[in-house]
Amino acid sequence: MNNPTTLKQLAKELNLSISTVSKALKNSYEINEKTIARVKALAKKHNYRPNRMALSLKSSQTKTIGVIIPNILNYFFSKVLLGIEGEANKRGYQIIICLSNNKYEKELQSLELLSDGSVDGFILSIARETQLKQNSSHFKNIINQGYPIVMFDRFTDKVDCDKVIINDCEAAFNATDFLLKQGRKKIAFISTLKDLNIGKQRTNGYKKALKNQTTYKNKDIIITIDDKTKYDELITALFENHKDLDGILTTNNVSAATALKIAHLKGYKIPKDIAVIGFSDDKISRLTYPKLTTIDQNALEIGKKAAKTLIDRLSDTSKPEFKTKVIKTKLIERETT
Amino acid sequence: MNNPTTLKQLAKELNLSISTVSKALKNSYEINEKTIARVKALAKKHNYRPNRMALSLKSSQTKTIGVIIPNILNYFFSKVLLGIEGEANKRGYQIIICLSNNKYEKELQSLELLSDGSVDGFILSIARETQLKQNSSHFKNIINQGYPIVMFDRFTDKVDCDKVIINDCEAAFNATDFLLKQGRKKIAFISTLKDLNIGKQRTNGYKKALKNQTTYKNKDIIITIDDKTKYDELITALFENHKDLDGILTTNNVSAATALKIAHLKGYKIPKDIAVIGFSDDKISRLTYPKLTTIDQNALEIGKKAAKTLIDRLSDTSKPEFKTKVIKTKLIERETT
DNA sequence: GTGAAAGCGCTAACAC
DNA sequence: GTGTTAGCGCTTTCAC
Repeated sequence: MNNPTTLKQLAKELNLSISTVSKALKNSYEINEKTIARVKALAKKHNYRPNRMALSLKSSQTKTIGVIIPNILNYFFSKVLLGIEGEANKRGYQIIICLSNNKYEKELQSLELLSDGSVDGFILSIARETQLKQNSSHFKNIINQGYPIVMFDRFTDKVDCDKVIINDCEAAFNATDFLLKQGRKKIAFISTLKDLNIGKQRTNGYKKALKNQTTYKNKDIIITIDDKTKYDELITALFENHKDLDGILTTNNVSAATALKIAHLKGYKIPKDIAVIGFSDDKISRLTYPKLTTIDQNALEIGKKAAKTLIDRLSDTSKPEFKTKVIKTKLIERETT
Repeated sequence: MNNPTTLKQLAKELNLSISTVSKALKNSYEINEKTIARVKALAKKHNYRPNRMALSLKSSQTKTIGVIIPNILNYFFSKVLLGIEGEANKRGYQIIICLSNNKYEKELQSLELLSDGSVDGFILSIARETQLKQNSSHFKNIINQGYPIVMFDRFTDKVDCDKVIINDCEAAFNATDFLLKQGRKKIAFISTLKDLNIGKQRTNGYKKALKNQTTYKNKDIIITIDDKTKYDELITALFENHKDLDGILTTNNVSAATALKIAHLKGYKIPKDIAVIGFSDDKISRLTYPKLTTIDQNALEIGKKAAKTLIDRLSDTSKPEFKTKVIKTKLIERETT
């Protein structure tokens, strides 16, 4: 149970001054080759590592990114995290995670917790509750304190910062359009993200695609699900109310899989009688029968880009303009279309 | 873009010394009430927060836990993380995440990265590759450097540290026994964790339950799957080779769901003709048709307990004996049994 | 070629 | 009741 080795200890053991040891470890031209060798040998022997806190204090940069995500049990966010972690590590940054659990209070706390010099900046996706309440002053405060923020996926226009998003409207438009081009005549939209901007965008995309197709006869059919325990019930009702449904687009794969299940129960052939498209390229899409066609948000890329954007901003003192980067989505055709 | 306020600035503005300000903020009895009030007012106005790095340097504790997990896209690990985060936050700790991605190299790097004074201790689950290679010296090194480790789920007996685990053998035993008590006559075991200790334990549990039931006629039927792309193929083969299969226990829900799918295709009625039990209480179990019976590892509890154990150890200077805490698992009966 | 000293922001023992 | 000082571990300027 050793305490970590310090420069002081090395210096003492070598009969050198602390500063000489410090310089030697950095191959300073000022220091004698032999001394450098001696110092390095001992440092290695003692497994010397410069103390991160001392370094941070001195340099006033922590090389750490605060990441605040709404829900760690969501595959999309986990995958973004994977992207962030990879890119951050590559560039010498660590990540501290806080979970807002979709609560405003927790988001605020996390922000405050980490803005005590723990991190150099933030990557975050806004909590559901925060979006509902339309709060954004806590983000502005943090930015004013000198912490840059990069928002991904769930963002707000009220805050001036870098953003990494997908074009949710376009993604939903394209998916709907895909169904229309297949000749589907009655397409429903299942929304589980009513409160969120991205939910609204996706709804818009769906509507736009229907309007855009002049030969499409039916009206919008949109159901929204808030309560996780009601998937079966509400989707069953959808099928009962619209016997001639032949296409469904959803905002997540749980509802898509549920729709699939209910379609089976009701004897539909898939994709002949009805087509289903989910959202997010997660494990579920490969498990359903038939395998679910989904919109891939490219979560990994979102994560990487977010990390890259933040680190670039932290490194670039010239403070460039804030940018919004739109990551390309992709319709992955499997077997339900 | 303000730099964060420091004691120095407050002191200057108030015409007081730094230490007076510091004491005032701590309600020191030494300091005049009025001074305290003045100091606090200004601190509040400037949104003063003590710098975390300075505090850490001074106190040589970071109030931060390093968490290293093998795979963030795995629901079980995400849920453990949720448990850790909750408990850690409650006790005033932050968590830094590193992902080993099941690689030894990355695990080693993460450990080294964080053992520079970034964290006070570690919570981790061993990477698959590390378990294969049976490496453990890197863990011992870290512990020798004074960083306590709490291992969860995938642990090794070679390292003396606190552990939070489930009884994988017992869990598999109970699940198999449950199938036997239902009168199932030919039960297969699908293992996706061959390399891991926990995989072996579960296999043992399955075998033990069969042996234990003296009336059981058939031999073990165990298939192992390493390659994610081969689920369909290998499980189909299982069904072909054993037409009279009437029970399946798996080590994850992807294979259970796949088994379900194939059973359907082959015209089995579930659970009448065949019963299936998965492992892990994730989203998949609720999505299959019929809903999948699974073993719940109680991931949240594992996470909480791991955090609690580590923080207790960090707080308790008397260095109590290392403990292994076994978290109870639970068979969640849904519709496939 | 090496070392002393200041300072990053903070705390706490010790003056006054 | 307030201030001075030393020190946490490190870097860096400046002196020798």
